[in-house]
Amino acid sequence: MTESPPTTRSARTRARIADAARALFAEAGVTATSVRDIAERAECDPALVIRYFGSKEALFTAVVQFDLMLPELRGLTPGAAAERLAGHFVRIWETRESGEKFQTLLRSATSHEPSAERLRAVFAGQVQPVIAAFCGEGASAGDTAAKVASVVLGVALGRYILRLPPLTGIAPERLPDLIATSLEPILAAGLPARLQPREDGDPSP
Amino acid sequence: MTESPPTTRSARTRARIADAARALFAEAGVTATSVRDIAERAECDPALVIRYFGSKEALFTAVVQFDLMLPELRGLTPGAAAERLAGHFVRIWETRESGEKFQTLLRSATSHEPSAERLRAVFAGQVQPVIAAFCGEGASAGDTAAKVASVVLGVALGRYILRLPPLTGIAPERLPDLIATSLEPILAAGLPARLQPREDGDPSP
DNA sequence: GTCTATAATTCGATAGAC
DNA sequence: GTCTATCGAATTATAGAC
Repeated sequence: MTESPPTTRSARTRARIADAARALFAEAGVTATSVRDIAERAECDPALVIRYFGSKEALFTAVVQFDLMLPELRGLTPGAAAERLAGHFVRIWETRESGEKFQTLLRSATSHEPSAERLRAVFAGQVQPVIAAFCGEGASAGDTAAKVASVVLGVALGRYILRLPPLTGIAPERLPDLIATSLEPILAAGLPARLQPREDGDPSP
Repeated sequence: MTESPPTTRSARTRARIADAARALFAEAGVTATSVRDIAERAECDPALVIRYFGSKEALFTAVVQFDLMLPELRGLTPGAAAERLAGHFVRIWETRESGEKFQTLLRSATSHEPSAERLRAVFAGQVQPVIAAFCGEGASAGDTAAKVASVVLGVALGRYILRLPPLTGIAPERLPDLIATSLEPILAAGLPARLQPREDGDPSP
């Protein structure tokens, strides 16, 4: 999409359509965005959107493929793990392309089943395993994943989609720390009782 | 809406329309629900929906008026306050009428500005003050409200709207406790330093 | 008080000219 | 490779018969 600038004219038009779709889906959701809107923003004819991608649904699928690339948390202290998780998610949200993809899924998932399914797949395939690895044989990996997911979803929804004042009022630099303080007790409770290490490990790489 | 059974036929039809609209809005969102869908569920003619409520938007407005009736938290320990908050929200979600209203707002707010505005008003007018009263002169009432809001929003979104497995897997009886353990450290951190009481206060009324 | 019929838009998608 | 023209289905809302 925003890769090496294409040479042929059709490839450039195709890339403009994908960029326009990703931005509009993020701003207004999939169902509220029409093919005509996308074409207008991409400065092309509406028929080309269908010609290049087949359908609006196929365009959606092509535009929300992404990988969270979460860091490994196994063996970290709760404090260090919380910091890494929080910093990683904030980076995803505040980076244009990945942020738009995340917003698209979150904004559309409430009344667009493919978005909801995609979001479930991302959590099951990319978040759950990292949490389970951190918890080790702690029996409560499921509960811990549930709590982590709700914090992450809640912050993203409140700040970027609903724009709730208490959440929009936080400066971007303070955001990772604020999320980390919510996550840390959750992660600490997820560890098996025998290895609750000292408070706060080494935060540096 | 679900109040004393109306006498006149028109009043009964009107009540059926409101009930049908509330349920469908909660299941599919405002924009994805058509006036025809509502009429079909209410077993009446689509024209009556407009005749009785003026427009779909006016019907939406009439159907999502509600009061969280949050308990007073001032002076409670973080543990007790977390329990009350968690229990109260779960009760709202698991009660049919209030649950449908909350789901309607949450499901629609991502691409229906009146829903988002209504949700912002509920948090600013009903949640914020209760948290501020609990925090007292703690300078971080804003941060605490932000964290509480994200946990509450995240759980509701993940469990009732997105249906994320780790959250849907939790038995209803365990839900209040799970939320309370997420909220308690957040509330504890929101108190002014001088009065951080003993861990866990008296949970009974 | 309820329903038929329809106006006025808007949507995704297609056919075919250039 | 791009655009014009349009189809067919869906939407909210209205006018008026019964």
